[in-house]
Amino acid sequence: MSYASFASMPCTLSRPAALLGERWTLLLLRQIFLGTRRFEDFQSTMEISRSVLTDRLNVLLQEGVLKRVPYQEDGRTRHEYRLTEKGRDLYPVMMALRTWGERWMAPEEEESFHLHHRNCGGGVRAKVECTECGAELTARDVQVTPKQ
Amino acid sequence: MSYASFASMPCTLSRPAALLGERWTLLLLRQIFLGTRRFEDFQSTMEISRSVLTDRLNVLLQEGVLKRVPYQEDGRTRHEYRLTEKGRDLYPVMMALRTWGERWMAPEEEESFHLHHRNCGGGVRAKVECTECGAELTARDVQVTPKQ
DNA sequence: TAGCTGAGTTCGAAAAACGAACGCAAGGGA
DNA sequence: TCCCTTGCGTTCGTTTTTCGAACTCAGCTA
Repeated sequence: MSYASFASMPCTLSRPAALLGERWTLLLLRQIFLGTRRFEDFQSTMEISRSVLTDRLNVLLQEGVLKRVPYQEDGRTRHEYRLTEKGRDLYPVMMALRTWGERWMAPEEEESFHLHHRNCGGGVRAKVECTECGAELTARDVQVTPKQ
Repeated sequence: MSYASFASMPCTLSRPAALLGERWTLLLLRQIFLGTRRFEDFQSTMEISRSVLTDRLNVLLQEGVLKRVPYQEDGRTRHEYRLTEKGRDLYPVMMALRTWGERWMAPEEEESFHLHHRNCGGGVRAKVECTECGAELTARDVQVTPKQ
């Protein structure tokens, strides 16, 4: 009656936070952005229990973050889980996590993968900006006004 | 033996994802960015059980995301939970969640609060950009290279 | 016909979350 | 002094989730 209520609250931050804040969901999305698409591959690379994996995939399907896409293998029809446009649009969330991780959780230069802009080879960074003047913003530059 | 292993993996995305992906943690951070600072206020506004709240606050303290700051009230010394610099630097993660929520989870123009740039009054938006050429990037513009 | 494989489902045990009651220190008031 | 209140947790028995090993099932393959 309580965690679930955030998922239906009229707040554009609490709803995503409740959805992605379930255990395994962010890690599952990481795996998806890294290219994993099949049930068996999620299960073996993440060591998540099969029943929880089923549940999380279903929630993401229901929310429209993922879609099941049929494909052929060995002459058989199988399905894989792929990001929808809504799902792909979570990219800034993942990159914001990574940008933070690089700054604050990387004792050495450890990384398990590199990211770079296909066009120019540059690095990748998440940031917050003003839609009017384009300035980069931190929490302190932003005024919060409760509605009403 | 398995969820916890992501928290110590040498990957700058999986570590933050495991930390913030525990139930309640993202919602707790939302509340903090909205200005809540005291145990009692978290508990009453979020309807989280006191024991879980204690645990999540302690994890965030241990990780250095929050700090306990003494203050005076009614002549008594109390403590409140405040963001450290590391914690404040999670702002882009929260804003990325909100930017996504506004696009994909707002059936009407519902919002429980407004955000705007103190200087110019403009809106707030999270984005991903190239550190070299400054272009805004989507998942498709980025090449992933497993290290080694 | 039997076997294999990917993708789940089932189910008993373990871990996490819940929530109501309890503890405790530091005032304040009578 | 004694009792009450407040803020901040801790305890503990119950309910929910998660775990993980075994089971199912459909569609090939030998």
